[in-house]
Amino acid sequence: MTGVVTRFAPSPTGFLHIGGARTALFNWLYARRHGGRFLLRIEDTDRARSTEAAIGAILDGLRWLELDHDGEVVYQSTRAAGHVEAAERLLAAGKAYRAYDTREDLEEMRKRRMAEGLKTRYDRGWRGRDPSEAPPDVRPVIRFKAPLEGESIINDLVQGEVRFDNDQFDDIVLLRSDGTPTYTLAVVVDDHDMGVTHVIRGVDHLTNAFQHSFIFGALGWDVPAFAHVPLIHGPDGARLSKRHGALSIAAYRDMGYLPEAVRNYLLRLGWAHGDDEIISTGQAIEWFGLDAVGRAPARFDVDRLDSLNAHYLKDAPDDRLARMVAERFAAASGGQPGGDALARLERGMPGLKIRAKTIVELTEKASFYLASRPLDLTPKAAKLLAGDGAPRLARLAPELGAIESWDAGALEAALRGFAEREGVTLGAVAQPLRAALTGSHESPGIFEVMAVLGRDETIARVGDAAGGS
RNA sequence: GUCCCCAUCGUCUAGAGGUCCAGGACACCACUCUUUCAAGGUGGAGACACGGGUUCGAUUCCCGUUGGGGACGCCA
Repeated sequence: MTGVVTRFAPSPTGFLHIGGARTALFNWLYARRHGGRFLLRIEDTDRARSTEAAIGAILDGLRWLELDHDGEVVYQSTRAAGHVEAAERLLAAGKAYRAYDTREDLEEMRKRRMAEGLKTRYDRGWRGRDPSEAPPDVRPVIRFKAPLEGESIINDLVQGEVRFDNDQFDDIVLLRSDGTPTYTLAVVVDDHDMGVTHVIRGVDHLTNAFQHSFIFGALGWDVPAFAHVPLIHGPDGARLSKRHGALSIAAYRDMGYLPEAVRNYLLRLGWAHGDDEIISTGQAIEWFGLDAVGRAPARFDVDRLDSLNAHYLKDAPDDRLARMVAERFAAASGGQPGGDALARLERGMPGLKIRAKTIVELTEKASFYLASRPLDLTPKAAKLLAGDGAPRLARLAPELGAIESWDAGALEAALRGFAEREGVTLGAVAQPLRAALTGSHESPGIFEVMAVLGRDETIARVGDAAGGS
């Protein structure tokens, strides 16, 4: 397939959340898969609810996820002239009409017809009435003449064949009484003008797709292919929304997730490729297809994201991780870690990163490498130094200065020898030492810690702990 | 209320009539490795919502029930 054009078209009424991110990802993947273009359009036709901050958050979120769009960002609000022109064309062709109902009339109609169980809400009163009957004090809207009978079919790339009886489509508003276009009109005109071939979005737009295709047809335009993907639900099965558990994509970044992990997680939510779980973005581009997208809504599962993130953390280069940790550490402590600290972090990263699920956790676990002496001890660490611990470290201290090469292998040999002479297990030496060096009872391998810390710092920290007894 | 969609382990899913007493992953539980905590390795428990059909044979096809979800704006 050539010439594929997809688009992500969020409305800037809030942050970019996980559901929107997945829609963006699917559109992006589909375009990349087919060597096509992925466009970004901001649907800000609701001037009252759109905000600059939301636009910024959406752009930032996409950038963080590394979902790059082709071409300039299109702002729907700048295209009103074309929308109005399309409405007028429909009016002139007799495919739309002016309706002079008041909001009160409509509200009453809605209630009455809802109560009667009728399908459409608007009674189409003005579809046949002569404009000369128009009340002088009501500014009209322009409504589209939806088909009255028969049925319509959409062959959705995800949902399959979907049929609707035409008698349930309202004559929707194209132009508001203030002359501004509605979403339905704007989407059709913009998708056409932008050459969009595949519309991939949430199922909540499924019924809109019918209205859209009527308008495409009335305007004499080709209808794009539709793919309506299921929504993401919260762990409780309820729809994820801004007021119900949905977090902005920035929140996931702040919680310490890697963009590649989030992408992999989102990809597997509703889409599968056999038993494959760890799927790189490159591989995803090769494999992604709409036919493998499921139709049932999926629940958001943090454990799974954590697990994927842990995997990508293990895969990530140490210098990248060290920079991320240093940044967070600096932000938390207000200071700026020096070059030495960054180098130490990087050397310690192999042992650190296999123990963390998120960058936040990684930062916590790395903190002992950056902490200044004397270290604060956790209660469990203090307990390790009580009793035999400290005196033993005092006996160990002089031997540390005599070790010839300060590397993990030599250190292990030295410590095992020391433990033997002390007549205790290695653990009886290693645990107090761990407490002295890390302030904690758990850490990366102790020989690695010593090697990363270096001889001087190690001896100093041991001295702090041994001297305290 | 009306219309539309969906339904496999707790969760994400594989499965396109016999290959399934249903596979993988996360989570969970053991064991193992071990200087701690992890990671790794091995093993375990755990699902085809229910009822009818169709068929020699249904997780897979059809219908219904139940249960979820979505849509019914001069919002997008």
